[in-house]
Amino acid sequence: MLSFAEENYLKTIYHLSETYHEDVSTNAIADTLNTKPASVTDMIRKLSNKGMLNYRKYRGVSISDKGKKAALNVVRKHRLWEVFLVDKLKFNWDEVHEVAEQLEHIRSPLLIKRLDEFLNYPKYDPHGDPIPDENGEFLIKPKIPLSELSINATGIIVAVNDSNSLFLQYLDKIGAYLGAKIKVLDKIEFDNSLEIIIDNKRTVFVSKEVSENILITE
Amino acid sequence: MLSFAEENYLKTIYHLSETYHEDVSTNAIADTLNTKPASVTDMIRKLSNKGMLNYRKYRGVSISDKGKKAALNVVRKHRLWEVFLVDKLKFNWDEVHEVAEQLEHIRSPLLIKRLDEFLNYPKYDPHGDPIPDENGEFLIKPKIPLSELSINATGIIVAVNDSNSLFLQYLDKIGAYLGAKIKVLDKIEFDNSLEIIIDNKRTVFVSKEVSENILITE
DNA sequence: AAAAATATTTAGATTAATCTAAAAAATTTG
DNA sequence: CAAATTTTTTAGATTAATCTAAATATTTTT
Repeated sequence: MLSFAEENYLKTIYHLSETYHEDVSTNAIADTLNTKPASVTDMIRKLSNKGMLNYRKYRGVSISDKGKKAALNVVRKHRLWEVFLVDKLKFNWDEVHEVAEQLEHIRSPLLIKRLDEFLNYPKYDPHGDPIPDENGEFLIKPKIPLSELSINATGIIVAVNDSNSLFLQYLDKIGAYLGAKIKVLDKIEFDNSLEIIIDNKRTVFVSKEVSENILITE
Repeated sequence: MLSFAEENYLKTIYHLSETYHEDVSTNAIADTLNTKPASVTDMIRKLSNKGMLNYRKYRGVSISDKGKKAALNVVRKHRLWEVFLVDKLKFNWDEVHEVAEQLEHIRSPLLIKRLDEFLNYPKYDPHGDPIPDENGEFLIKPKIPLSELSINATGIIVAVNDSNSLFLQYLDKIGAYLGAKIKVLDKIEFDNSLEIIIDNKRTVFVSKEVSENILITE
């Protein structure tokens, strides 16, 4: 059985592997987890001895099948709890992470089975990220810039490329937020701006710069 | 901020204080928590230094106002989660304890506020035990033997006095279980047995011995 | 009330997870 | 390609929570 710390290391190493497609460095792990490289080396050794990681001194680590399975189970729990917090407890998207970081370590297969059922077997979390099943299987939903949607297509805002506060303030002003439903009404050939309707309520025009920085799924 | 271990000690000391109305002994705490007395002494010293306990060496501990408040907050979280598990996730009463022991340590005031709301502000957990409010206030619902209910009165089974397996098997046989709704249809003066209806479905006669061992509330 | 039994504390270790500082290996640079 | 820089590991501590064994205090028993 894995400790909370071990689960956090595995999850981080899994995410870093998926992001960079190469062996993960000690420093990268330390940076992500806000620990010191020396602590990471210790933990890497421990997890390697448990068969969770493949480790070559000074060369970085990759995650083993066993480790991947364990990491995906934590990811599954994290994302199911996020769905619970947003759908049932009316949390905003930016409030769920810290709590889900705690809830993901609760140990009870029955709890997760029942939670999954209660939430009606969601396949994606509120950020549009896929929820692995009990076997660690999942389907990635591609995130594309709003600018690539065709006329009459719809999608959900799941992320932004540029998160500087001026941009976020602008989004707020036009009534756009993570989770908002967008439909493209028209494409203006002249300047590549879009006419969109947000949540079937508000119609606005957004520039090419804006639509390229809004990521949507579906 | 309190660690999981500290929260567990406080909760245990609180429960022991409430049960025996006297200073709590090192051994009693060790027995309840399945630790050694030496470990308890260490933790008592730590919690006393934090102002959570009043401690006189070799004499036992009592809980301070500050400690009581912290303990009741853990109890509140534990019981709210139990309601969630039973009402929403369809756990049986005997399956919830272990999971609630984990969930009670999740730190997020917002989560508990929203959970309380989601569960519609329950005042009692599935065992009939009261749920303290944010200030640690609660009302105890008296548990009385079924034998003391008057004709036409109803109640919920919340506990049994005698939990030997023959008795529990008998309860199972007649369709009685923790949480079952009971209505007294008649009292038989001859032998003090009761005619009761369980969950508005099944009518049975139970002897005085049985009705004195079933505890109900409401 | 002394002896015996029980309860509690102290002393000294252990384990998990972390840290700092120093040493060693790998990589980058001139 | 050797020197400088960066990364990683090792060595040695620290803290929280636990333990065993021994010492000490309290309570019970005769």
